[in-house]
Amino acid sequence: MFALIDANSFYATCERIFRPDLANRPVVVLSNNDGCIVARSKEAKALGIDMQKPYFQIRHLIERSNVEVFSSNYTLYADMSERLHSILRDFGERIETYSIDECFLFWKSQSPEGWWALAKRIADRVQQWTGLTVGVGIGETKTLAKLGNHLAKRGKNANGIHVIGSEQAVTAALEAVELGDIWGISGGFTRRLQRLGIDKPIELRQANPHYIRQHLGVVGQKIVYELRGISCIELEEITADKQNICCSRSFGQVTSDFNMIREAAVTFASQACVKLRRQKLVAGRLSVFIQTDRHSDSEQYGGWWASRLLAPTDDTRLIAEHAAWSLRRIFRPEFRYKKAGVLLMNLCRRSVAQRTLFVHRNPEESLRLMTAVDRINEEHGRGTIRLASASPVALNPCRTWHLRSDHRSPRYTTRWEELPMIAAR
DNA sequence: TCTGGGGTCCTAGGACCC
DNA sequence: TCTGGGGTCCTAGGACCC
Repeated sequence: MFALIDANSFYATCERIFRPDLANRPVVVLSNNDGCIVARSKEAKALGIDMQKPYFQIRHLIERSNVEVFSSNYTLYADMSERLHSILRDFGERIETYSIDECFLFWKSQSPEGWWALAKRIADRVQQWTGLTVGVGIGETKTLAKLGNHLAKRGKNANGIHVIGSEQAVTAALEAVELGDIWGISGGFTRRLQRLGIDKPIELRQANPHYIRQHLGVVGQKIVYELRGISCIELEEITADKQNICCSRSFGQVTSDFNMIREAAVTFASQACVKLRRQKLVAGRLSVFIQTDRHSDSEQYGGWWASRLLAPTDDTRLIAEHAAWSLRRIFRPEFRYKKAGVLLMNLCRRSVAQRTLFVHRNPEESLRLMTAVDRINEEHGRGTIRLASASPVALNPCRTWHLRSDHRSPRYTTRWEELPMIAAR
């Protein structure tokens, strides 16, 4: 049996746990750059605030309804996520960390106390130990567990737990949802299925898997089997090494200034390298991209340059230099840019990376230097030591490209100086 | 004025190999 | 004159996920 457990309004709840004064008040969390709504408390949903809505478009509604707004605080969410996952590890025989707020658990045999009772025990413990509320869906395949979770939160009489434990329960569950509610089916697949005359989830389960494969590929075929209770999507207990690492941002305002964009590219490359080293990987290939404002009426341009690095590396200096060089290939001064990014590809473990005869740089020395830089930045804050060509964020008064983050809460659980204070009377 | 960021998997086609 | 069969690697694009 599989369970899919995820936190309700995860980011919004994380914020509220440390602000009990906001209980029962509408809370929203914004994406990077304070762009879109990415999380809403129950009360905010009830006000009709949609997911993914640009913040500026619903600002009037937010102000009128006294909604509390937060910028993303990923440091806090990552730490709360670790607490959630560590609790869940006590319950499953096998466990897969699926996303920042979701886990699959797996049991080979029946639960002695019954699935519903077990689910309740999990939800209660998470609530008591972290303050997070979770939804628990249980079923014979990952897709059915996901479906159960959907019903646990959004079904009729939803109470946070939904067990799909029998043939009849599968049928009832499928009858209660739409095609698009099924894991792996989004707009494109829904339209293709409808063209085949399949409008309802129950019809999809009954469809011929080979026929579905012809039209939706092997991905679609697996969904059919999964809905029939035949498990095709394996539990992934070991988190695989990343294949790509990307760092990209939209700018606070558009710019045509090459030096400014190069600063951004070098900074993104540096940040991507920090992620790379944290995972003990090296990159063999690098892409840089720049983009004009997609929402503007002016002429659009998107530049993209991908090339091999001379040898796989995690050295910020080499990668940043290569990024700046790549940027020069695609930069065109007549456009005003809104976004840039750096993508590291062909990643492999540092320990098994192929070396080269032709680059005369001592990798051990490079590693020592980078490790020292990373440690200093960890202790004293990001950017304490950086390349001279990277952006001196503190000295960037025009805020052309660095992140907007006007409503960020304290990093309550990871910084001594930001610990929550309780005033004594 | 303001519209996010970071991933994975699959497929098809081209270039090449023996 | 005839022109198979079995592969790999790479890239781009499309679909999906959170």
